[in-house]
Amino acid sequence: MQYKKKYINDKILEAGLAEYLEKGYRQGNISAIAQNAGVPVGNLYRYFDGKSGLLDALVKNVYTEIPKTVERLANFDAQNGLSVEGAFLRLASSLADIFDSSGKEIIILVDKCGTTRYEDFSEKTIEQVANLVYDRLYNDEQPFNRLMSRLMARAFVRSLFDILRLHLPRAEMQAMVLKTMKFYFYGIDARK
Amino acid sequence: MQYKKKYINDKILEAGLAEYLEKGYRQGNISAIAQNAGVPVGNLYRYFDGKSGLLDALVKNVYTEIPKTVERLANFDAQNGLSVEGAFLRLASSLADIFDSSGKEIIILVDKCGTTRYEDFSEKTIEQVANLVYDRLYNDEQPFNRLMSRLMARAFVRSLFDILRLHLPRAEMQAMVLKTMKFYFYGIDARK
Amino acid sequence: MQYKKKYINDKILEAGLAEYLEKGYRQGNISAIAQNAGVPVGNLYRYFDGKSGLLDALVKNVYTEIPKTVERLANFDAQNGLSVEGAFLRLASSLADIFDSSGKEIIILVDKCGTTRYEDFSEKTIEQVANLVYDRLYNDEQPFNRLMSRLMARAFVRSLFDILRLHLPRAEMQAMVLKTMKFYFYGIDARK
Amino acid sequence: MQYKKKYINDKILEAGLAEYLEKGYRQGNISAIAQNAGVPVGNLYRYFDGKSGLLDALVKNVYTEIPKTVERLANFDAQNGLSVEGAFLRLASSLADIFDSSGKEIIILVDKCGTTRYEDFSEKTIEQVANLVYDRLYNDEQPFNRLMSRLMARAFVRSLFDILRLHLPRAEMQAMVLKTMKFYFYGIDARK
DNA sequence: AATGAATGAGCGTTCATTCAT
DNA sequence: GATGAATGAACGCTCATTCAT
Repeated sequence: MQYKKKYINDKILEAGLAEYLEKGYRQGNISAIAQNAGVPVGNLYRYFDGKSGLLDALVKNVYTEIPKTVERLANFDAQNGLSVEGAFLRLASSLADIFDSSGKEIIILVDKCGTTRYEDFSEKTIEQVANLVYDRLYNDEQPFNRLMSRLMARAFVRSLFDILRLHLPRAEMQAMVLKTMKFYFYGIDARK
Repeated sequence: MQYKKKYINDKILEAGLAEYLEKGYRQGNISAIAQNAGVPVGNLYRYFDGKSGLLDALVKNVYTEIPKTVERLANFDAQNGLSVEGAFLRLASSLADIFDSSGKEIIILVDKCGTTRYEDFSEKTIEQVANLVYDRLYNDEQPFNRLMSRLMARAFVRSLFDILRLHLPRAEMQAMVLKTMKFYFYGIDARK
Repeated sequence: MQYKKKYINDKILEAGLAEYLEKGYRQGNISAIAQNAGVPVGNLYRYFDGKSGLLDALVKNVYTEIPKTVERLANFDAQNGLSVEGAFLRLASSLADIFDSSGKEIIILVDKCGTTRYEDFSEKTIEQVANLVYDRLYNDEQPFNRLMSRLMARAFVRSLFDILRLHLPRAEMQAMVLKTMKFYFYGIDARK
Repeated sequence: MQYKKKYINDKILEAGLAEYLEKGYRQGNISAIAQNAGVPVGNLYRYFDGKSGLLDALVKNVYTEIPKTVERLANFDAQNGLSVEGAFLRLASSLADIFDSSGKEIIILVDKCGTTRYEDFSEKTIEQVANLVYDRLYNDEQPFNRLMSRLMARAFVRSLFDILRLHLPRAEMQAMVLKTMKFYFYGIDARK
């Protein structure tokens, strides 16, 4: 582990990202990844712990950080007395940042980790957002609202992933995120 | 004389459904399916045309029927002067029927047919619903509304598939479908 | 074995002959034979002892009879003081008879029994003819002539099999056989 | 560093040659070849492109070179004013060379490539030789002579393959080839 | 006796991982 | 440390033969 070279590490990660994005984790081919990275297979195993280890390296951080980030964003809005408008704007910007830097990893998590330990990512995220929605909008112990929150959260989160899959430039992505948030949460009281 | 036995046919279909649901088509194992069906591999090939033939048998009908059904439901509502309320109720009931009878097949189509000829199912369905939404709500040639229709359709259809994945009893499923429709399409004018 | 029906027996033989001719013994497919014979596989096994038993039934008789016939033809010519011309004519006629009645079986023996117990048919026949040629033309214990006899026999017999593969009508076949015999054995003394 | 090893390549080729010679291409068993070569199956696939790729490696070169060689030999004799005797001697020597170096490959081509892309080898060779014979001996547009040329070529070429199957040492092989040529083509005018 | 479904060993091939160089 | 050859279990599928009906 002593003499690992960053540029080799990075080339493998890059090739792995591309392969898992294109083929999915299970259909992804380790030899192809090594080939595309310009690295012999054996060496790939020195840098990463095989097929699943490479997936971990690509995705683990995002998998653990996203929930924390969501939590942080939520708390920030709560603590600073931003207007709804302002809060939405800030949120959209933050999400666009995350999507811009980790979009591909998120897509892998959402769409390509079929039977891995990461397959619960979507559900966990939806659950987390559902709880946030419930706490902010209802917070009243009525089971019906709990359900509504979950429904909204699910659709909202899915829509965000859909935006991600469009591979838009950051500015357009942010605009669509904003539009989506408004679509889901504006005039929510009237629709409750 | 000896004939192909319906109960063997059904056991294979059942085992195939379970396998493809759990592992997906690509990761699904034909020997495991045969084993779980209590049938030797060779005999499975007498009943179905291999791995892909078994997928066809499970899913083809749903794949071709769903679009027709969607079309029929849309036309029915259009022709009969039902109130919006009534139309939604009827729609929710019909969808619940379909989900009840073909829910697992639809999940396979949506989530587990990654690299098969069926992989376009979600997108095609979303596109179809998007067109229906656009025709009903806007029909005005404005590109922005076209985009909105697609956005709504995508989120709406995805939400329906999400409901499907919850494995609820029919009544609850219908209630959630109704709620979802209302969430997406009630007061749409105010949100346009 | 009691109630075996001749017409079923014959249909299987016919289909087997066609299959082995077209695909060869090893590539021949028992189910296809049964299918083409209009007989269920199971029943085929009642009439014949499987794949190799059917081959036996098709070919065994020819395999054992050809050497005897060759011997008989040779002896006949020797005993009756026929002119060479007359002997050749008679021989050509007899060969044409055999080819006409058992041509397909002989082709199977020669070309399609690759790794079976019949694979020595060509060699045995050539050896037999070589001995006859030697006895008639040389009979002098000179190894060189032994070799020449074998060479001539080999080429001659092969040519006969070639004629067989042309699927000609009897008359033309007989003409070609005659031509071939003359080509190989006329003026043999001058070429010795 | 680790490279593909010539001795493994050769062991596989050797084992493949033996297997295809003994069993034929279709009945040849890739696992058996790997076993006999002392190589795991997977590694065989690193050296050759599967069952058919191994056949190609064994046989392709001979398949394409033989016609060129035949052409070359024919032209050489034509250009140099060799006596018939001299030309035959040279030809026999050349054929013995080819048989010595590629005899087994030729036998595979002739006898063991039943349903492969190489199955036309015998016929093509016979046709080529038939044309040469016709051009040299007759060249008169008479259909009968065309037929005779083909008959002679077929028998002659087959005889050569027969010699090949005897697995003789080079010297004896050359002697037999010479003898065969004389048998077929000496005093041809008297037999026309 | 007739039928065709049932059986399972065997095939060619792939590929994540290990290991010799 | 770097390299890519070596490894072999596992896959989807075939088909001669057996067996239940």
